[in-house]
Amino acid sequence: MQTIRGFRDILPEHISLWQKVEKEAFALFESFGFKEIRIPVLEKTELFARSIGETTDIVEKEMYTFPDSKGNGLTLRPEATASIARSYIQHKMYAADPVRKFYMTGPMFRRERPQKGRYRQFYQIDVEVFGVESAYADVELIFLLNDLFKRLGLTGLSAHINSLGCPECRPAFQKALLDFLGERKDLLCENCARRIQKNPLRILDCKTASCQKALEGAPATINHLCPACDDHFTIVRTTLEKQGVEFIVDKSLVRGLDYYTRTAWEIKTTTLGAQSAVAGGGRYDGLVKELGGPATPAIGFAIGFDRLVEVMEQLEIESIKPTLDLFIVALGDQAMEKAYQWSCELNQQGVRTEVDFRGKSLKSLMKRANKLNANHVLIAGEDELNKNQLILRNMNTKDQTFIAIDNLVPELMTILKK
RNA sequence: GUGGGUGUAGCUCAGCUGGUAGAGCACUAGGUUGUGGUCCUGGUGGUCGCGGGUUCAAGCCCCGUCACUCACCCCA
Repeated sequence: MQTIRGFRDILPEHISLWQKVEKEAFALFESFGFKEIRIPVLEKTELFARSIGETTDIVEKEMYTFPDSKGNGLTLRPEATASIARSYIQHKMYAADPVRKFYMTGPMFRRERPQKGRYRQFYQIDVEVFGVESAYADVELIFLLNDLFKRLGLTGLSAHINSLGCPECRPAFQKALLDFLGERKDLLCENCARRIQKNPLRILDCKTASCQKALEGAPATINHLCPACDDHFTIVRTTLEKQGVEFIVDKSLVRGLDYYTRTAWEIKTTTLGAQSAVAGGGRYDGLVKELGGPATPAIGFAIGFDRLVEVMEQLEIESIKPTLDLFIVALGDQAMEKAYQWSCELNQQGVRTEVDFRGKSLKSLMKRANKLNANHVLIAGEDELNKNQLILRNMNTKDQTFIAIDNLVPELMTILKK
């Protein structure tokens, strides 16, 4: 038996970086006033089809979609934003307070061909803000993300930002783009020839050489923004500059989901081969209304948790190694019973303690204590029990002292707790 | 979805033109009849991814399949 393709186990020896990221991220989000939200893994297919866009790759061919026993179309979530927007609307959160700031983490599912940094079940850390149109909300999120990566010690990252405009300015831009591409149609790749009908913006994102060539001198969204979008993007850029957050304005950054408006950005890494995006976000001012809620501006980002951890592993960013305060070596049945009780008592007091119940030799138990990274070992053998004096060995200094059994736990507490 | 590479012990890998499997690490026991991280000695452990075929004989050749991996695509 084995996991199905693109799915994997994350084993205990690899989990500490995940925990480090969660701890650091959640503390930062909380301090900026974000609240955790937990949402289902399974939703009606319709939710994603409507929000992400019928013609996107995700919806067209990557979703795990199946009917349940009553024939309802269900889908394992390929991303979180749609569900969070659904939740915002369903619970009428806008009524009590339209401004809501969320964070969450959890698995997402997309049926793509797996490779490094790309799994069919993968994890995202999501942050979303509803109800704020101001460009400072955009900057705050970019800053937050940047700061988190800095705290985690990441290097080799670059932030790419762009503005996609809004329903006001987009039609004019699309026309300009189509006019420009008119004479160059034959240069486009097969994919882009199709996109020109469905979603011409996406052509900007194409990496094939011929399309790149066709796009030389092509109009950029940022040169066709309406005054409101232009002001918005200007505030984003100038504020980031003032804060010293480095970024690149990337005219070809389009992003694959239909709901994005105005600011879009991606954080790219150089250490992960082709899977270069470790985080991506954008504004989606039309989504809440599209899903049946009141017109509500919103913006958010998602971090690729798996990719983030892989980058950290490549950069050899260490997390704290787990250590053990005390390992009790118990030789013989009598000692074992006592050791078990002491261990429970010490753990209740917050002293990390382990006992090995297999009845091994002293030597092998010392080896185990070493492997478990124990700072101290308490040796309880027949001699010690008879004399009512146990040996406490400091594994770092090799110093050994005797401790009376009568007052064992309190005595150990004072020595080990400091 | 398309194309390339890989798949031998828990891990990293060796295995000559086909002749019925090997190392290092890890694990384990002992050297020290009660003291770890170094050292020495022994031991456990392999359906050679899986299924089929060719052959007297297949880890090695052929076909299929599964998984991993890299690129395209797309994205986190």
